[in-house]
Amino acid sequence: MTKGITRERIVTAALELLDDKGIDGLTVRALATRLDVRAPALYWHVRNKQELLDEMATEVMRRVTGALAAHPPGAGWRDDLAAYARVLRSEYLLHRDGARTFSGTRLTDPDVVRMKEPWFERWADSGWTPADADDAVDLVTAFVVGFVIEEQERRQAAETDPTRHSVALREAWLGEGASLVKQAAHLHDDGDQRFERHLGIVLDGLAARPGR
Amino acid sequence: MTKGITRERIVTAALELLDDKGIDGLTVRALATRLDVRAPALYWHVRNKQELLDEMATEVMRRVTGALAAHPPGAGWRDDLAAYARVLRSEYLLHRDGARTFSGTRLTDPDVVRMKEPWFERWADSGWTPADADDAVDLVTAFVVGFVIEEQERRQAAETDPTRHSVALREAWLGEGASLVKQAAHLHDDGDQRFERHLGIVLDGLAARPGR
DNA sequence: AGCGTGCCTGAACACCGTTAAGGTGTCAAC
DNA sequence: GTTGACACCTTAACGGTGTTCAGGCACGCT
Repeated sequence: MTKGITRERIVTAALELLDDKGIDGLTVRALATRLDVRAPALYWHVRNKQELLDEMATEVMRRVTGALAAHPPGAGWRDDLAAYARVLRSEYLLHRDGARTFSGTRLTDPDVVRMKEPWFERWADSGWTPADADDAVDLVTAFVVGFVIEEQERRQAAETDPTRHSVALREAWLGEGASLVKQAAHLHDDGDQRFERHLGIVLDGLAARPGR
Repeated sequence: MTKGITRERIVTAALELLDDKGIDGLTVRALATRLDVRAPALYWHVRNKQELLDEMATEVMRRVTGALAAHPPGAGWRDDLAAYARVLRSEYLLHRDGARTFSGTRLTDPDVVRMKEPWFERWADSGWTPADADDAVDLVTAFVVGFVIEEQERRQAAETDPTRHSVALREAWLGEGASLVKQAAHLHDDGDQRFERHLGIVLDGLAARPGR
């Protein structure tokens, strides 16, 4: 058995563990067990758990940029940003509690940040300043993070307590009145369709900026 | 001294404690101490810590809807949604780690959900279906959550490690090239200004929907 | 007077992240 | 060929966490 522990093996094992057990199951001891090692051994390779989380988030972002680099560039900023949003969401969805776990962490690898450069260059051709590009990426990121946090919370709530998202029970819980809110609940859709619709709205907003 | 513990007193004390010590300091024992009681006493009133967090998030949303109800209705959906977004952000910012702590929790009080009804009614006048309204609220919410998570992470990173957000150091960290990314970092602004700009984009996107 | 019941305490459990000290193995230098 | 340094891991332990459980005190009702 490969007994040597490296930073990379720790990170990939941590991501697997997160998938299996969720964020509460992602403990230093459990991770060490999975690597056939005792807990303090990890502290030789990683300063603390926060740094491990940062490293995990960085790895996820590496995969995002990797997936984007593999695909050929789209027909313009709108295609590019849409592709980014979709890949980011799907990479978050791949890991249980992904959005909550990875959002608000700090990238440890400058290379991942520098992957934005070619995008910025291409968008400059269509008249975008670096400030515009930065705004656009951050806005799309914020939207995806917020969307997927809500999405994953719903998903996991449905697992643990299927009654909670039953439309009928929710209606009873709401009580009298609020008919429009209830109608909305009936019409409420989930998943890809909803994501695409919301993403479209955000991109429309970016398209509406003056000068474009 | 008022010795009686109620669910409400627990929740307000928990919010104060969160402000003082942050999410890591929000422990059951510390909360009990603040209420002049031993830790297990809380479990008579609250099933577990997750339920306490849900209750805290619900209280925050109650304050949001309260603040919105106090202000007179704006000149249309755009004003309404902008007011909602601003109040939600400021209420999150009021509490340390607010966005991370409160996002993805479950509302425990149907009254808070029903506060949407008057909004939906008014927007119906301008031709919005309940599905439109629901989309709009959820989209704005997702944006605010994502934005404030990032905002609070930056703020707290600046406290603990002021060097990290120094433009010069970040530039060195980025290494050679990536000039557009670096330019963007120079131009990057924070706070209200940035929020208003991004919010405007989202609302523009909503305005661009067909039928409006 | 006695009893039930609402609310709280003390003690404990299992687990957490993290640190300190000590051991093993490998490899270079003398 | 011994010595020493160093990378890497282990054992033991610390202080803290959320949570459970049995008991106890004070009150209102019969």
